[in-house]
Amino acid sequence: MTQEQYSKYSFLLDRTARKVKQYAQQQFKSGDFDVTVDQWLVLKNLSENDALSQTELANLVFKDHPTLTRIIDLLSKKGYVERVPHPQDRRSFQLHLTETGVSKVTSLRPEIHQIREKAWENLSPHDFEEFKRILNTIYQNLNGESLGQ
Amino acid sequence: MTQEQYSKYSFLLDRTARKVKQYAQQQFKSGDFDVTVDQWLVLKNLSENDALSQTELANLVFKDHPTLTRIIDLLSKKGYVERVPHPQDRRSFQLHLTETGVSKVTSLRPEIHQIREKAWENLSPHDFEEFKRILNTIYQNLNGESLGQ
DNA sequence: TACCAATAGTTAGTGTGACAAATATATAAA
DNA sequence: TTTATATATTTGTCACACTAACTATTGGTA
Repeated sequence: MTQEQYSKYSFLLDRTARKVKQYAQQQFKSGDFDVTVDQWLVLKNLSENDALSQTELANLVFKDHPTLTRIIDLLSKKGYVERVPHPQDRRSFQLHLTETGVSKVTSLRPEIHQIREKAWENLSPHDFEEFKRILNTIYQNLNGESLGQ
Repeated sequence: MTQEQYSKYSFLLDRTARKVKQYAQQQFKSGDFDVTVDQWLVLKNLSENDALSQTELANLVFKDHPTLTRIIDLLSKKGYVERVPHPQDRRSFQLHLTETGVSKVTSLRPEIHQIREKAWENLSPHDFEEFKRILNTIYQNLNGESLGQ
C-alpha cells in the first residue's frame, strides 16, 4: 500500500467521529436532554460506579483531568453530581449522583441507545466486531507506554 | 445484538480519533513542525488546489466556516497562506500558499506520512479497506440531507 | 522531625468544533 | 430601480482537548 493511501484514514476517522458526536448532540438538544454528549458519558459511568474519585473517573472515560474538572463543575451546577470530600484523603473527592442525577440517567438511557443505533443501519454485527477490533488496535499502536484496555 | 453492546462504538470511536490526533500532534511538536494537525490538513489541501475560496475549502476539509476562518487567520499570521480578494466577487477571497507555505508542505509531507503509518501496525490492507467502508457508511447514515462523499 | 517526591485537583492559555447572529455583497424578482 | 433573498465571511459564546504551571496534601525516608 502506498503512503498516499494511508493518510486518508485519519481524515475519515476524525470526520466520522465529529459527525457521530454532532448527530447525537442535535438529538440531545431537540429532546431537551439538558446535557452534552460528554456530560452524558460521565453521568452514565457515575451511575454504574459510585464514589469514584475524579482521577478514577478520568481513567474510566479517557478524559484528562482539566476536562473532567470542568465537566464535573457543569454537572454539579446543574444539580446532577456532588463532590463529597474523601474521608481519609483531603486532596480528593468522592463523586456521587444526586437523586436528580439518578433519575436523569434512568430517563435518558433508553432514548440514547436509540440515537446510537442509527449509525449502524446497513452494517452487520460482524462489521461491528471488526470495527471495534480495528479501533482498539489503532489505539494500542499509538498508546506508547500502557497497553490500553 | 442488544442495545447495550451498541453504545460502545461511539466511545471507542471518539477515544481513538482523539488518540490519533494527539499522537500526531505530539510528533508535530517534537519535530517543530510549527503547525497543528488541523492546520496541516488545510495547508495540504491548499497545496493541491490553488485559489480556492474559503467556502470551497471548508467543504473540502469538512470544517465549518467559522472554524476555517480562524485556521486561515492563524496560517496567514504564520505567513503560510494569503487571502487574495476575488477579482469579481468582493465578498470572497482566493486562498494561496505563500512561498514559505509551499516549502513547508514539501518538507513536512513525507514526515507526516510516516507518522500516519504508525497506526496501521498489526493491521492488514483488507482491514484498511473495511475500516474506510464502515466509517463512510456511518457518516452517511447520520448525514441527513446530502449524501456525503 | 524535616525533607522530598508523588498524587489529587484546579487554573490558565491556545486551538478546535458547533451553533447563532451580524455584516457585506451579489443576484433575482417585482 | 427597489426590494427580497441568497451567499461569503466574520464575530461571539459555550464546550472540550491538551499542555503547563500551580496549590494542597500525602507518604516515604533520612
